[in-house]
Amino acid sequence: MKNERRVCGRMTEPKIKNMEEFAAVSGISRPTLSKYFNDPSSVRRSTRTRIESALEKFDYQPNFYAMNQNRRLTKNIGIVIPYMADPFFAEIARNVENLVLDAGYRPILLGSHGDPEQEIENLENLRVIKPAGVLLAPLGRVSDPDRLSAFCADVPTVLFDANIENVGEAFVGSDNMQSIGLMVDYLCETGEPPAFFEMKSPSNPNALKRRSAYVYAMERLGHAPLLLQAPGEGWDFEDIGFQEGSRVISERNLPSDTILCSNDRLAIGFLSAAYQLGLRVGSGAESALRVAGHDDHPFSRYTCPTLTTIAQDYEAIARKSAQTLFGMIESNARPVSRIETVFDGNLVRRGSA
Amino acid sequence: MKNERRVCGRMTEPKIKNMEEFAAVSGISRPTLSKYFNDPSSVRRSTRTRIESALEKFDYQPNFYAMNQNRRLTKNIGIVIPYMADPFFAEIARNVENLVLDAGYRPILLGSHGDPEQEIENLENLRVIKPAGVLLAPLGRVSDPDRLSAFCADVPTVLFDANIENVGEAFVGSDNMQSIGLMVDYLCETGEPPAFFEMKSPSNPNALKRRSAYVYAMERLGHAPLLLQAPGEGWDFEDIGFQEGSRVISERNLPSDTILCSNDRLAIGFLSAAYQLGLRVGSGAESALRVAGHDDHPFSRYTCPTLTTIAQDYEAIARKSAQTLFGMIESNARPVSRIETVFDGNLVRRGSA
DNA sequence: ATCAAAATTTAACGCGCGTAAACTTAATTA
DNA sequence: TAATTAAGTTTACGCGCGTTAAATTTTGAT
Repeated sequence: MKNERRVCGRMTEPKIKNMEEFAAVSGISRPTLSKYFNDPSSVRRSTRTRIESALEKFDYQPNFYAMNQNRRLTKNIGIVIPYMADPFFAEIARNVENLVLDAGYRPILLGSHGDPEQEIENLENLRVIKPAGVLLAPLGRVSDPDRLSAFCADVPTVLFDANIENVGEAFVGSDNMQSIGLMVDYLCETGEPPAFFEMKSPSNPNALKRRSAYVYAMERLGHAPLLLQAPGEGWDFEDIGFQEGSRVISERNLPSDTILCSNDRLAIGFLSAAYQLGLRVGSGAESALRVAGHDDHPFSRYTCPTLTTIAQDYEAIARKSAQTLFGMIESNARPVSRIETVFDGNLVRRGSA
Repeated sequence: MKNERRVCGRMTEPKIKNMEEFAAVSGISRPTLSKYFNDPSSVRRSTRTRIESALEKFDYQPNFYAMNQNRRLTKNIGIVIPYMADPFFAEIARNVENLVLDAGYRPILLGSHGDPEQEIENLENLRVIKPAGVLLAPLGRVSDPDRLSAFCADVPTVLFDANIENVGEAFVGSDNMQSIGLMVDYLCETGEPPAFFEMKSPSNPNALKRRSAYVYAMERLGHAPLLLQAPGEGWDFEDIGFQEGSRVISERNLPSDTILCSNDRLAIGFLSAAYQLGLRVGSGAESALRVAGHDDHPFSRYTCPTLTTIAQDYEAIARKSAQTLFGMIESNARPVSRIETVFDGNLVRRGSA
């Protein structure tokens, strides 16, 4: 059976092949139609109505490829996130995607699977489709800053979530100093000062910021910082948290009865370890350990116990990143200096601390 | 500051504008180059070498839009999954994506966010870019079968994960009858026969298959099936599992001390409820309840206790779906009849049952 | 060396739309 | 109502590549 694609559409109103034909049947000239498809608001209201009613009658849509071939700038916007299988990034990507769509652009979502080469490849793939701009949540420390910079020199790019010095025209993220400070304050007010549980060599720049923020907050309150650093590389944070958690708990090597994890995924692994070793976690008197996280990961409300954490303002970050990019695109100008915007996090009190 | 994109590339070897110019500098005629870029193996080995060494010297890549404009079929393959923020789908999508890439196609990943309209919109967006084929994991019961069919009539499509009767040229998924049978056997051998915990009106067709499989397996073993059906719609499975779990546990309404959940995400919510209500879950004698899931969700190894479940063969499903689609594309033929392939699941024994 | 098959080159056309210039029509303002 | 401006039409060209047909070269087997 040959692959004869059935032509869909009624015989009475045959499918319109190209803009020329649509111009004929709609009674609008092709250049005007071209303007309309490029930006519907650029034509007079009355002609817009005429076009749109013709559109309803004749179902035609311009050829995507021919359309973009000769345009200086397409309406495509690339969205690159470090890890698609991490619900945190999936969620923030969804927010960004919707904003891009609402602004009349076409989002193209790519995940880097934790691999810096994949990240570069994603950007190179984007280059091919000549995007109007890119929203990039970089891998971080492992990213190739030179190649990232080279890309950003060619395509207007806004970084979000993780910052890399001097890469991109702007950065939007969370204020780790504020959020970690908030959490340390809370933990100190309600119990023993926390130790900080993190990866020894974290790939995410936020992790480093959170470490300093923790140290700063502890010293501000007159406590000695206690760092608990797990070995391990990569993006399998739960496993790293689990392994190191198991070790320190079974060796009775906990520097404090309160553990502040650098992120929720580490905390999820840590909590799992505590459970398996029979260590009761929670804020109550009957518990031996308190655990807190950071990010308000979608799963943090189902851990045992539920995880006290910091909720990042997904929505604000997504909105600000997108708006910054749209501004650059529409004004066809780059900011004079690199703009960094950070939003406050909110404390989410749950069972674990 | 005007948006003057810096031209990257050395002055000594100026950037090649188009295939014509590349033909000039490489000493290969344009039609041959065109053939090469369409399929590198379609030119003689010696000329291929010449082209590729020229490519290293001159960095040129054909204009994506001009390239696809006049091709009957692009090298794009759409991948549509129901929910990007579900790590299960993110993982399977990653597998599929890599296979598509390795086969020399260009994957375009779209998530439907659990919304049937978004699903249709994704397909319509794909239509615009004239994909060679589509790999579709449909939402299921809520999907619009007519519009899905209409799309599949125009574009070669392979369904995976969730089956919809007569939609697409083929289906690849898991054998729920086998996997649920396996789990029921295991649970009955090691303890009390399980009750089946599911959503009252699940949107996923696998859920219905699993229900029947459970009933069949129980009757085969001479037990009366026990269905525990949670109200609720949508994709917030953990919450649904948690709510109903909380209810039946606190009302002491458990029909059995063994609960087989229709999927891991329900189980995750259920386990969280059990923990919060102080009900000890596990296979040991000291536990009051056993819980099992299905899918081997990435988080199922960090639940408390760790979740006994069925691992679907991600990799086999991805490979078979992709190969089936590639076969159709390359032979330019559709299968005479719709092919359905299912793979066995494997029991993953962990702490919860 | 001979010759047919296979691969490449040359030349030329078309795809569907962006875009620019010159002109005409419609809407706005005085 | 005339003058002005904004919007639309006509005409025409170009983009970069797919594709075809005929002419030519290369290849590999005889």
